[in-house]
Amino acid sequence: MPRDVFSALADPTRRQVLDLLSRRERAAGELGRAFPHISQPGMSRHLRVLREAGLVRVRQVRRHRYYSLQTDRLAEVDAWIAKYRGFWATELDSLEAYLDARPRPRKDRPR
Amino acid sequence: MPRDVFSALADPTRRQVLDLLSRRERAAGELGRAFPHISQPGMSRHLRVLREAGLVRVRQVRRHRYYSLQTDRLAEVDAWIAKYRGFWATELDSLEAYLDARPRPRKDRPR
DNA sequence: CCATCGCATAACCATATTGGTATATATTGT
DNA sequence: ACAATATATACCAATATGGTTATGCGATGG
Repeated sequence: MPRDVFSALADPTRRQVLDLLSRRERAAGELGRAFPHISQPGMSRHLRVLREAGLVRVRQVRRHRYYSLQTDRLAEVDAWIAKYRGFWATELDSLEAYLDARPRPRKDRPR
Repeated sequence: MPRDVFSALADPTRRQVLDLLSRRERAAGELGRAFPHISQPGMSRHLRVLREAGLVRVRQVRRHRYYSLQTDRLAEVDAWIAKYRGFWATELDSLEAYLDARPRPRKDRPR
């Protein structure tokens, strides 16, 4: 079933897995060995979450399952963040000037 | 205590709150009324998570607590995603060509 | 002062998530 | 056919999360 991409990224281990995959594809066991404090089934389930979120693909070759990055969904996250990029790009960290420059939408009445 | 920014972003309601704040600062109650299906304490706790993640600031004016965006941490998330931006930017969605151009990691022997 | 507003916290509950051990399944080597 | 390899699933305990109601508390208005 489809998973929320943001939730999938909420786990630091899963983000690190994606970091590894960003360099090259890797077999499940190879990924598991990169995180010695996590058991094999533990890693397998992290990979499942990433699969269900559409963040990775699997390709079976002989006995191995090679995971690789699927970037479409990451692009969605990037699109979400893009809305905010202007804030720090323009050094407008205090926000105040930006807000004051707007036409004051008048948000007093609830609906 | 410090919160993980990615976990804070994992909740859709909290992302919508940030979307609202990206336009202008808002009082807590104003934010609450924007989500009629969530109780006042519910929203208050979402705001706490956002505070602890450093994603918002609060400014108290008379009886109201005005929340506004704090973009530093979002910039961190953006920096993380930036590493992947090249993937979809270069139309290399299938990844295969990219991987095949590499020297075959030969991952048969465990260690 | 006292009531009320605006919001946070506390206490509680249901569900989700994460991690572990044990086990299943599929593929390959002998 | 059998053992070994590679990975996934089942099951369970511990904790985290998100929501609700009840309550606390500072600030304000009468």
